[in-house]
Amino acid sequence: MVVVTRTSPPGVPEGYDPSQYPAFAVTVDVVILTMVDDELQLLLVQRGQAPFAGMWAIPGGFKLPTETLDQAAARELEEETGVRAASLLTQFGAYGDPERDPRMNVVTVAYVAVLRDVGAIAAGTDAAEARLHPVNDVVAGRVELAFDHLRIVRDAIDRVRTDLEVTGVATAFVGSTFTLAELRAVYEAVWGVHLDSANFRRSLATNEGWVIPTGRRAPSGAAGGKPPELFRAGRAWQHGGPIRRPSSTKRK
Amino acid sequence: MVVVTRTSPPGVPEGYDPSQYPAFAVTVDVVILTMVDDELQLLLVQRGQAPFAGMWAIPGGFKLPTETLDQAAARELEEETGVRAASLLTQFGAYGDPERDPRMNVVTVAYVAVLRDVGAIAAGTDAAEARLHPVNDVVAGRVELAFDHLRIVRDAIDRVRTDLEVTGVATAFVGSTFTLAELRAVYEAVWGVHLDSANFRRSLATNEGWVIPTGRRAPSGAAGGKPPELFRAGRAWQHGGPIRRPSSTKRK
DNA sequence: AGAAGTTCTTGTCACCACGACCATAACTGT
DNA sequence: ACAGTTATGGTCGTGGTGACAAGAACTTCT
Repeated sequence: MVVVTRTSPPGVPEGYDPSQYPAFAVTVDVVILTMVDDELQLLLVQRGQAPFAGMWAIPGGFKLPTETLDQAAARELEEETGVRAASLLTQFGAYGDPERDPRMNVVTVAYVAVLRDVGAIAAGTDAAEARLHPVNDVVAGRVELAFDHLRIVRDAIDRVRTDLEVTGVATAFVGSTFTLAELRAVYEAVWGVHLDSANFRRSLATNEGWVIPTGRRAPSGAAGGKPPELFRAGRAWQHGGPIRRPSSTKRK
Repeated sequence: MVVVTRTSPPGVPEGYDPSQYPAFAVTVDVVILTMVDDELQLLLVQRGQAPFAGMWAIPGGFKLPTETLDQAAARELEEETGVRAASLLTQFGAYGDPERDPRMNVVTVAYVAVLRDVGAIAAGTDAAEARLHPVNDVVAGRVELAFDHLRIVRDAIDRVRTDLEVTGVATAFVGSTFTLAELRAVYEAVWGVHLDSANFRRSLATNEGWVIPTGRRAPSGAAGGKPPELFRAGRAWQHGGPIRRPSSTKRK
């Protein structure tokens, strides 16, 4: 760690310690994804203050010196939207380009979480409104986002996409009990692909411990059909456990 | 983004803008991994100044307001160790626990890169020394690291391990031309597994574009044996291109 | 030189996961 | 009762993979 000796920009504190250092504001921003109507949705707040007043943004705010980044993310999310997701938040990137905030030097740490149910959404005091938007509208540019939040959202979706591919943790999207059709809809929504329902069932059934049948059945949907079986998540994908093992040999 | 209104900690600038905000120092830290003698090694610098003077640490330092995080990481790495790896640095985490630096509030953004050849290592002015250490010594606690750098190193290795698993980008470790045995040694070193050389060859050969035979052969090793074929990296794993596609169906 | 040892390379075989697709079961509304 | 819809189970062929055997090419030892 090297001490930077340069002429301080206006506002940098003096005599804070033996060292001079450039001062930054540190913020956290949170991307909340959820499934509504078989579509991937994104939680946004409408900014009430300049800059970018009136535009949509992902919830977030300043980190306090007394809290961790994880705590700051959970706190800001709840303050601005009323949504609680502390244990599900995953840090996935930091953004610190010099011009990303027109006011000052801001470095932000971004979090993402996928929720089966966001619960009640309540806009905070500084936000004009808070609600879900389809991610397709956002990434297609039909909803203009403040700051570099579009880039952050894109990165978040990329992260979720590959996470799903590797660990297979899709149960985070659905409820505590779910049908295979619901689970399949998650995969199809996240990376726009059609999966064969029969093969999907088989691939989960062969891998022991992914989903556990409850024995109960859900009522048929509006269009009828055989009542689907209800499952709950197995312990195979509790928290970052490796699923696919690399190919290996035994001897030598 | 919400404006935090609280009594400023000592040293927070006043009148910088309409808003008050907590001031942080932002640093970047870089984990450099390389293979030496079929062993995974880690680039460390010995701290010349308090705190943690004399202890080993991963290279890093303060971000400047005029540069991006990526630029800061590349600059600090070269300043402290003489190693250049700008295009290979990958951001993988941010650390901001309140007590992680005893002097002040510091949030650090961590980068990792895997190099086939670190080149000449030259300790910077503030570092007493800079050299490679076997990662096994570090994670086993035989080399004491400053700050929370042990945690950062552990996370970096985890990241590389899974990256290798998903994208298969192992050519970053080896030279521009390499034998399959060298490439296989990378996999075996990163996640401690024995791979069958015949199957390893086949899995690379069937996947078009991973490795390209040069037609030339390397000289035999010290123990003799048939001279191995020389390969160079294919374009399949240039920069984050997806390798494994999820299973899908065509119709409906 | 010949033998022995080492490494690289090609080949074979069995198995299993997977995509594609069909058939049947179970339920809805008309 | 009947058509429409969804869930579930089964079959078949293909391809990737682990295990292993055998040959090719080179070095070192005797």
